[in-house]
Amino acid sequence: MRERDEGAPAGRRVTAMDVARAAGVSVSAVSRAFTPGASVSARTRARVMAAAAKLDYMPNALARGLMTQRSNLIGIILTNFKNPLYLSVLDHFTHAIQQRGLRALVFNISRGGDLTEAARQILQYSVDGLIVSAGAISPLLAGQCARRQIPVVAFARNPRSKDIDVVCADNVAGGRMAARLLIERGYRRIGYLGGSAQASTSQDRGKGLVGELEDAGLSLHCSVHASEYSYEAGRVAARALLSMDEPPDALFCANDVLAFGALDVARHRFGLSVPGQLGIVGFDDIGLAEADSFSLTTVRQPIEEMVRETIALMMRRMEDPRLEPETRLLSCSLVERGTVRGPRL
Amino acid sequence: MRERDEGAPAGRRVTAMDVARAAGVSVSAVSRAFTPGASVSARTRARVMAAAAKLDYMPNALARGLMTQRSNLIGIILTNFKNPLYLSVLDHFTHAIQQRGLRALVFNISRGGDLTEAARQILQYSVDGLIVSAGAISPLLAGQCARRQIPVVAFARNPRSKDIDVVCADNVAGGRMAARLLIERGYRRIGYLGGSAQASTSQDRGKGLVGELEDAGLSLHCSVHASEYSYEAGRVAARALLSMDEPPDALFCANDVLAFGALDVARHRFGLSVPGQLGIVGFDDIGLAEADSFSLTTVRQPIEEMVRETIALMMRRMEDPRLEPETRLLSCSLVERGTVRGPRL
DNA sequence: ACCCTGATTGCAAGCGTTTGCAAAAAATGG
DNA sequence: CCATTTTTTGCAAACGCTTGCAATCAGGGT
Repeated sequence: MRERDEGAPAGRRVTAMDVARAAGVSVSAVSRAFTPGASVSARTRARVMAAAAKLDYMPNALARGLMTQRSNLIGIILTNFKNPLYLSVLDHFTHAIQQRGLRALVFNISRGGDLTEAARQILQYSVDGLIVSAGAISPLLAGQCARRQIPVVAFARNPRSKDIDVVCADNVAGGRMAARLLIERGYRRIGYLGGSAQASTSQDRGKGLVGELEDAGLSLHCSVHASEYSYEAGRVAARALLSMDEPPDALFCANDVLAFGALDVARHRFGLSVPGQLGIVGFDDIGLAEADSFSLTTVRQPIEEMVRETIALMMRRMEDPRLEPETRLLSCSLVERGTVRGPRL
Repeated sequence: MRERDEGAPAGRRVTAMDVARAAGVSVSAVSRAFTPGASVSARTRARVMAAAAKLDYMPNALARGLMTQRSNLIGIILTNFKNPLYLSVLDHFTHAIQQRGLRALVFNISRGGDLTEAARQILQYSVDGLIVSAGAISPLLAGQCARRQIPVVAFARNPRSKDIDVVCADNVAGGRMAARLLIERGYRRIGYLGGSAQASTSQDRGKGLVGELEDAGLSLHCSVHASEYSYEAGRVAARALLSMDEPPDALFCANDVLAFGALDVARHRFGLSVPGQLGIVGFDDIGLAEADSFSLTTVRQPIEEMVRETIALMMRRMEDPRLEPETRLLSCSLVERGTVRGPRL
């Protein structure tokens, strides 16, 4: 009985050494054959590759990572698994990451996991970078990453920290755009349907709204914070606002899903005509915002661009870890559809 | 100038050896302190933990994985980044995986990546398991995993292979449920708005529909395959069906997003009343199906249960790799809302 | 044919852990 | 208090790869 044969016996895992033996070269040669710019002749590389193929060998990324100090892993920490926007965020991130020969290690802290703990878990895999789209990044966490020279970038959340890279939509400006549109179209009793009170995104969007209203000599008519970023939460929040004594004639919602809830409650429960009696503006521009049923006028976050910037920032810092942290606010754009009335002609 | 001090100099990464030195023990002790059931006294463990905390040490998962042959990584390969259902799938998977002290390595092949190639990439990280929710799993791939003793399970896709574990909704039965409901409620010209023709899910749902129709002495009135699982594709497909000479009076759609498209086209472009003139049944029961605007009657996939089964199957096979592959079809349930008319009283 | 240069190669020392084994220490029993 | 059993401990050998270094080789010029 032989110890190991070519072919496919369910045996010991095949290592560079097996390939080396089969190809009649050293392990170093095998390693070099699998390393793009390495010093190895075409002939041996071919030999090695042939042997590798026959044995169904592939380099062990763990061992390689251990040795090179580069795991080729990028950690992604996410909270928001309710907002469809984040499916597309993940789509773009994983795609961009793979394009660069990296892999995505994703961590979910939506069920009340602790961010710092999550980061610890992920750091154990010595990721080459960390993308965090979740509440505040503690200085502790930032420190841990800095010490290990691991680039972290806060995505679509603005920790307002000068110690960290952040890529985020310009939510304040976005809020202003929404306000300007509503004012321009003749709405006067404008309310804010925000997300959770601590979320920087919700705060900033509201801030922008209020700022622009005040610039126009108006003031915020009413506001409420939804318990979470979900359709249902949007409904209950909107119901509260619309049953006030003097209800708003327009609502700016902190995100599209909330807006859907508000829209449905307004139309189907309060019998209001939208945009006639109530104007609604959302935020994000998720896919379904353009569905006829909603046809939601909304502020679009440039997700793809944000992802691109995030990766770029990360790569840049991987090259030179002592760069000054940067905050990049990308501009949103207004997508007009059917929930805000047209300009008076 | 000292080589390394406690505190937080941005220096060499801190290893078990540093902790050992600081705690006055051997590296083995450190390792054992961090390994749950290991043979180590409470006193030394405490010492080690204290030193570790002071130095901000955490074990290197790569090295550990290399040594133990268990990376604690689970690979997830996904195609469908357009269907919101998959955000919740990811939510549940990442959560379940983390619960068990594992991490999720996710790979996106929606942009036309090759599954077998993706798997190769992921296998390099010597994942402890692989979840594949994408087209057909080639025997080649299955073989590679089997040889390496890596459990693979096909999720929400039925490769109809006896060589692999699969967890899937019972799509045929689901199709039948939809058909039965429509027939019962008096619809007679029932059409199928399928997804891509190769997808096992779309095939099976259609098969169920047709089967039940034939059992009732009816036949499929018409059918079409949408180009992809998206709202827009649903619209164009529905438009085609509804502009036939004798249009269907009910549509079973291969998934909710397609159904949304169909619903909107029917109501807003064809001016049809739903469910009066046209009945619509979707599949999945994604969050927004319950929105007032859609209030979609649909066949619910038991996602949470499916995820649970998938993980269970995987763990089981990790214990005993020579188990017979199993195919688990989980039953769907009908969620009646407003797009199919009520029973005649 | 000979020396010099630059491209390939193999050796061996790591990377940061875990773990079998045997020695040391602590606990137990008489 | 000693012999015996049970815990704890450290040593050193892996795990599968990369890489600096020195040795080897091929080629070019004279």
